[in-house]
Amino acid sequence: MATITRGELAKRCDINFETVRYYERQGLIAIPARNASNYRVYDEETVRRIRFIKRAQEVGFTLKEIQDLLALRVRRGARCSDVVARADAKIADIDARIRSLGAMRRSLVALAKQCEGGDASISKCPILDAFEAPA
Amino acid sequence: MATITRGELAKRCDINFETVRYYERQGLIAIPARNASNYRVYDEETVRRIRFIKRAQEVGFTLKEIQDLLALRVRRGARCSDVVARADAKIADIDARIRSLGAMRRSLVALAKQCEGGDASISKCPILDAFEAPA
DNA sequence: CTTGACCTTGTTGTTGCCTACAAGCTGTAG
DNA sequence: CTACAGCTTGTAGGCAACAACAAGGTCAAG
Repeated sequence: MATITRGELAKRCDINFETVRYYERQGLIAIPARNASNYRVYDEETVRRIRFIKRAQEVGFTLKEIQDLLALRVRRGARCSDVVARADAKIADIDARIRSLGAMRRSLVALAKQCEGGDASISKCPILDAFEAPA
Repeated sequence: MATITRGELAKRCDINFETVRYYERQGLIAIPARNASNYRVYDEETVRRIRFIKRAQEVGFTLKEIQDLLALRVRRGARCSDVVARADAKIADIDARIRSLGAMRRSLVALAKQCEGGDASISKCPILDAFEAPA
C-alpha cells in the first residue's frame, strides 16, 4: 500500500517532479529503493522530510543549512554534547529570526494603525524603524 | 557632513560595493544624486533602507517581496484602506513564518533535551515533527 | 496491441542575487 | 607630478535552486 512513486511524492509535497531528483543528488533525501521496473519507491518519511525542507526554506534557511538541521538526528553515534551544541546554535539562529520578524511585524502594525487613524498623510516611515531592533 | 559615497555606504551596510549599484538597478533604493565629479552621493535613509533589506532577506523575503514591503509607505496618494489591506496581508505572512520557526524551535529543544537526558540513543526524530504545525 | 501517462538517464537552460572584471576618470598623499 | 585608492560605465561570470528538455523503457486502458 505504501509505495509512493516519484510523481506521487512530488504531487503530495507540492514540488516539481524533477526537484525530487535534485534533492536526491544533493543528499537531502535518502537514495530510494527501486521496484522491479527500476522506478524509485518512497515512503511516508520522505514525504514528511520534504515538507520539512519546504517549511524551513520558507523561513529563510538554505538547503545547506537544512541539511545541517536534518543531520542533527542522523548521526546516531554522535556524542550528545556535540548534538546539543549544534542544536543550541540553531535555536539561537531561529530566535534571531523570530526577533527580526517581530520587529517587522511591529512596524507594519504601526503603519496600518497610522492609516486607520484617518491620517491620510504618512509622514514618518514606520517600516524603516524595523532595523532598530538589533539582529 | 552627511555625504556618503558608494564605498562608504557598502562598508556601513556590510554589503559589496557592486551590490549597491545592483540595488539601484532593481529599484530597491532611490537613484542617488551626483556630486561635481559624477560620484553617487547617499544619505542616512539609504543606509537604513539597505539594512532593512538585509534583515528582511535574512528571514526569507525575496527582493521582490521586500520591494512590496517598502512600497507600502511610498505611495502617499494611496488610499488608506489599500495600504492597510496590504500591510495586513504581510502581517499574516510574517505570523505564519513565526509559527513555523516556533515549531522548529520546539523540535530542536526537544532534541537537545533528549540528548541531555543521557539517553544516547535517539530513537524518534523530533526535528521532523516540526511539519506537524500547519504552515 | 497501440495510445498515453508515467517512469528512466544525462544534459542543458532559467531565475534570483549578486560579484567581478575592463577601461577610464577623480582626488589626495608624498 | 606621480602613485594609488576610489569612483564611473558596460558587460560578463558565478552559485543556488530548480526546471526543462531528449531519447527511451514500463504499464494499464481500450
